Amino acid sequence: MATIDDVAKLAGVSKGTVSSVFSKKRPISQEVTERVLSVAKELGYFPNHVARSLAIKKTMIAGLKMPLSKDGRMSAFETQMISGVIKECSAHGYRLLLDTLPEHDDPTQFSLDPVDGVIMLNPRKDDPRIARLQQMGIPLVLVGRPDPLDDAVSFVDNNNTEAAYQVGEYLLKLGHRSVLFLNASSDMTVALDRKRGLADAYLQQGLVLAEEQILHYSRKLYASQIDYGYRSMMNTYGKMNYTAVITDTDRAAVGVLRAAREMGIAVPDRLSVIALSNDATLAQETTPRLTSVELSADKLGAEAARLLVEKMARPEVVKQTIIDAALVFRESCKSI
Amino acid sequence: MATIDDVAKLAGVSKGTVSSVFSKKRPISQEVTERVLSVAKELGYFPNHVARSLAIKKTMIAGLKMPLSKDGRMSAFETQMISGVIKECSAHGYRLLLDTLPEHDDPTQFSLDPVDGVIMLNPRKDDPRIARLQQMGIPLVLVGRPDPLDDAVSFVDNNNTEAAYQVGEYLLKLGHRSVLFLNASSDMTVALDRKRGLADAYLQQGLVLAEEQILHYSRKLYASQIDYGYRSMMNTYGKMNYTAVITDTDRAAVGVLRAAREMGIAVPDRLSVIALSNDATLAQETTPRLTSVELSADKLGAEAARLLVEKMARPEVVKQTIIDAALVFRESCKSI
DNA sequence: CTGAAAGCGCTTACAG
DNA sequence: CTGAAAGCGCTTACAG
Repeated sequence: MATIDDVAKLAGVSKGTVSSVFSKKRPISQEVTERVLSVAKELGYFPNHVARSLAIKKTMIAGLKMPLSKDGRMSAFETQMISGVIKECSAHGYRLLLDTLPEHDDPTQFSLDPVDGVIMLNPRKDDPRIARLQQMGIPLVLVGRPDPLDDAVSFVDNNNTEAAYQVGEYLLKLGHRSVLFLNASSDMTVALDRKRGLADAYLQQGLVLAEEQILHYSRKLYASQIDYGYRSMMNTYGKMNYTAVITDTDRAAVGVLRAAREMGIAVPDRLSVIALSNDATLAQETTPRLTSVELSADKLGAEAARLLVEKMARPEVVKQTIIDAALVFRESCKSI
Repeated sequence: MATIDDVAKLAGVSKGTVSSVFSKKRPISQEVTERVLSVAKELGYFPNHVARSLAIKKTMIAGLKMPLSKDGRMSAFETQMISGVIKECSAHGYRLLLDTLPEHDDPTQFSLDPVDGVIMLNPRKDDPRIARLQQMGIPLVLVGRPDPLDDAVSFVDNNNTEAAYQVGEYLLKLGHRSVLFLNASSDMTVALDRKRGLADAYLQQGLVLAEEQILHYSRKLYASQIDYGYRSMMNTYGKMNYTAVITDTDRAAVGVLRAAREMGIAVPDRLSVIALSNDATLAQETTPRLTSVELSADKLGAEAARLLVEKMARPEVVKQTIIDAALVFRESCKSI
């Protein structure tokens, strides 16, 4: 590859001049501009982004740290969150560095990445990466809240507890007392939040949530979310006692609906189904259409990116944003 | 941020030594290593990835060029392809730079990106970016074939024409003559390929495919793929004459199934439905389960990444890979 | 095992 | 409007 030196030499100018022709940071006469451009074209010269980044200490790249699960596949949540992040970054002229590489524990392997800021998905408890990024002085926004809470770090999160509370309150109002809750994987903080919210709704009515009717997703046990819903229904209906089922994703609800159809259980007449939704287009298109709480991952992603762009401009600001999710009433729930 | 110089000075060694402690490229005595590491920790030093990349001319980053549609959302295809690319890149220690920024036509804006290779989705006809990347000497793999074909460029593609041919052949064998084809958006080369394959199957039997029964997806007209399937059925059933419908995605098929249910049309007894599938988990979980051709976008992405990794090691090799998709028989088709 | 110095390809005050 | 030179933070022969 030709470098700025080659161009400067052949065009008979200094490299400062060539630099200015490309960056337009200072005016260059039309004659010289044309000469430089034509030499550049002849030589197949393109400015080297890495060299430029080193000189100006800016890459116009945002980093997204997102650990990949063991099987290497992305979940629907991750997928949609990325979609939201990209859309927003792109609108602000940033590109996105997707970093799914596992962390080493070798302190020698950390490096100051080629990014101007970082979005980090699902930080772990006492996540050491948070302190490290702050030490490096890299603007950071979390998706999901830090544990323990820390008002020096910006994040966006859903109101998971509140959303689950609303679901519980609604089902109780409809007269349901016994529910099957197909919760998220038990190692996720959202699973805890949701369980807590639901339990709170019960307590509010002086009732207590039956813990044994809460199931947890597991990648080992189920082939997919749909499978999780389908087989959980098949395995428990008739054995356990419930008049409503709450699912953690729309896809699990699709599985539940299918199982119900196959067993001849009318929804919502004999069974109510309600989803914590991450895919609004799917929830609207099942039969019957799903009553759900819409937690859109892409909104989380877009908002995180917005905060990050702001923080890259003004590193000192901290914002902690809770994205509200509210119940959307459709046709899959009924009072008993 | 502390630099390598700061560490070298405070530890009383040269920067070459500090460099070696972190890169492990030459042996450093245990004593010196410990001293350097402790000073680095004290100063909060982390090697600068950009500076390192400039020196070694390598970033360990793969680029993915993928134009974003007007509304900024990613399609299911894009989403899944990314998933495949990430999985494979990650397995080889590469990170992924997602580049959705639109192209300028200002020649001054092109730059030699901070990547070791590029995967480009859906190249346009006579795409100027291809020549430019080759000129820069950056390893390139296309997803979708170049137009015109060029045996100097590596790509992966589905056998779209063949897949559509198989669908046509199968439906004709079942006795269907008149079909509704919910094709992809008309500006995509896959839409042409698929139409051609289907038409070929008809010709093979001395029949001719009714062009007016081919519909095209449009982002303007439909809110989603499911909506596309649903409304197309609703608008045409009874008016047009067909005994089978072919959809371009699983989601469109979900919409078709829903419309059929609402209109009381039994599938597959009165209507056969077959999908060109990009989401196998969904196709298996509808009622009835969808007969489909499985074109998995994630396989395309993973294979593209595999080719790129190979090409970054040996830039001179060119591979053009067609990923076969074959019919999977489930329960949504029947002979008449 | 370690150091001094040149080099990677840009940008940017400073001077004219 | 343009040039000469120092600087961005690393790596890597070369020499010892």
